[in-house]
Amino acid sequence: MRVGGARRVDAPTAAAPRHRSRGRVAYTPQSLLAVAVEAFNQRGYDGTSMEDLAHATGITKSSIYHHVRSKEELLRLAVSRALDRLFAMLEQPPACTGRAVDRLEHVVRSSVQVLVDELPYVTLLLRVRGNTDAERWALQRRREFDRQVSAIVRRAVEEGDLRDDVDPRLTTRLLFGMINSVVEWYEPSRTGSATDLADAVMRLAFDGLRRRDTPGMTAELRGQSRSPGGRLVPDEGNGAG
Amino acid sequence: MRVGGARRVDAPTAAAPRHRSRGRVAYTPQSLLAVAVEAFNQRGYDGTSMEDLAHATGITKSSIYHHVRSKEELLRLAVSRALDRLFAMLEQPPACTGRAVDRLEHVVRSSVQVLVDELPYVTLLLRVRGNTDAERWALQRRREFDRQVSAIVRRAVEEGDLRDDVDPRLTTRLLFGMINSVVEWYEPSRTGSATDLADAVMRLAFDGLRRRDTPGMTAELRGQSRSPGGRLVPDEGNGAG
DNA sequence: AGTACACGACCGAACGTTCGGACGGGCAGG
DNA sequence: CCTGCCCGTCCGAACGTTCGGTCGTGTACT
Repeated sequence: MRVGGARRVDAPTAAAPRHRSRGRVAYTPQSLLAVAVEAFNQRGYDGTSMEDLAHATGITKSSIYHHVRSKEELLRLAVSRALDRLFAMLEQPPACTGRAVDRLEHVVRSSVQVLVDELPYVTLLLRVRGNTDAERWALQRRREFDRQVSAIVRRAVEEGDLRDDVDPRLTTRLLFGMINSVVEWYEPSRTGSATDLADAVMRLAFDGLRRRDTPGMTAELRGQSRSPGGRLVPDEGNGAG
Repeated sequence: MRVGGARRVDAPTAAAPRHRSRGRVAYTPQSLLAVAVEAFNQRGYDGTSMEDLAHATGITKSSIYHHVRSKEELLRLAVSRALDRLFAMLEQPPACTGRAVDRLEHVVRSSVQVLVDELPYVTLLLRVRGNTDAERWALQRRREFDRQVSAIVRRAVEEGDLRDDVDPRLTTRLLFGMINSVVEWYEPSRTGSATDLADAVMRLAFDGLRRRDTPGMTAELRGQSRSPGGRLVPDEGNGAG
């Protein structure tokens, strides 16, 4: 049971179109990957056949194998791209120097940014279940990422900036559960910018959604900088898929 | 590429074992479903073959078709179970009468409870992508659930109990992103009770994780009852899958 | 001529599903 | 008590289809 797919939606756009043949711009591994990941996210990796990819790309199954070694390689390339961005972010100075609570804020904001920048790739990463070698390797790296963030949260508690009545690991999981859920509904056209979204996440995660008796207090409560308030653009999108 | 599955783990336990034959307790649709959903969650629905289910149940492929009409029926039964519990919760008096902020608290706590009670079924529900009719129907009902919760959040903002600088829809999505992430790592044996977990979710969502200058203040800030604090049991589990 | 890209035909394996039949506990007639 | 049938349960062997992947060839550009 396949859901209909448009044939030859559009030619490879990104990543320096290489040679050309029969008037069509040739695929690069990257431009092919972009189409494939889109399909994987729509129907699921296992639910997407190479035939489906052929329809989505406008070339035949066999032609796809000219660019990539296997279906699994497409998956590996995709999750690598997401993971590389996430780990690169962890190694930036603001994420590993300074007060832990500030490092955490940077990690949260940057994670949202990466999620939005690399939406399809991160989406695919978050749905990996461990069926193949590539998937198990991705899961391992995700756990490593989780561990590093947990360490920052733990440190921020020790430094007295975060409340001490929550378990760091649990907090990290809930926090990133919130952040990661973005892939379920974010649409670049309808939703606000990544920065606005990151603001909303920070507000909810750090200050909670309960209204304080003295409005505006939370902003000056500590020296922390809050971006100038302002609600995000409301949208009438699909809430679940 | 299949991940190994134990053969005939245990006979049908729940739901009144029916007749017996060949010394084995016979499967009921429910007990079969339990095994199938477990497999679906491990390998994904599309990634699980009927052969896999045969191994997991200890009976043959063809025998499975004695109990259910098709593979998709197993999926439909599973997601229905989860959705029915969620909607039943929304219709309980505490979820539809009284102050909106209190209703929201009930919805959040009950959702965590349902998630934990029906963990495998909700897990499967949350991974549905819309490939089949059953999946599309599930997505529709999820959206309806989301809409109803959003309405409560909006109302709570209007009643002045929640801060008004966040979009209700966005907040609902982030909130349930946090709650739903529970299915990614919750393990009944290792993690605390559902109530403890719900407490942690409520604390994080309503009061945020930033430490206040006057500790304990948030508890008395409003008349809201907070359960006696206390951190959740830390655990060393898998962080991603 | 050489290279890059794409094609249609094809492969063995695995897929979900069907089918006729076999096993064996429960129950009616003796 | 025993006998014999019934039916719920399960099985092995196939069905037609689709899977991921291969192969030899054609063609356009350098």
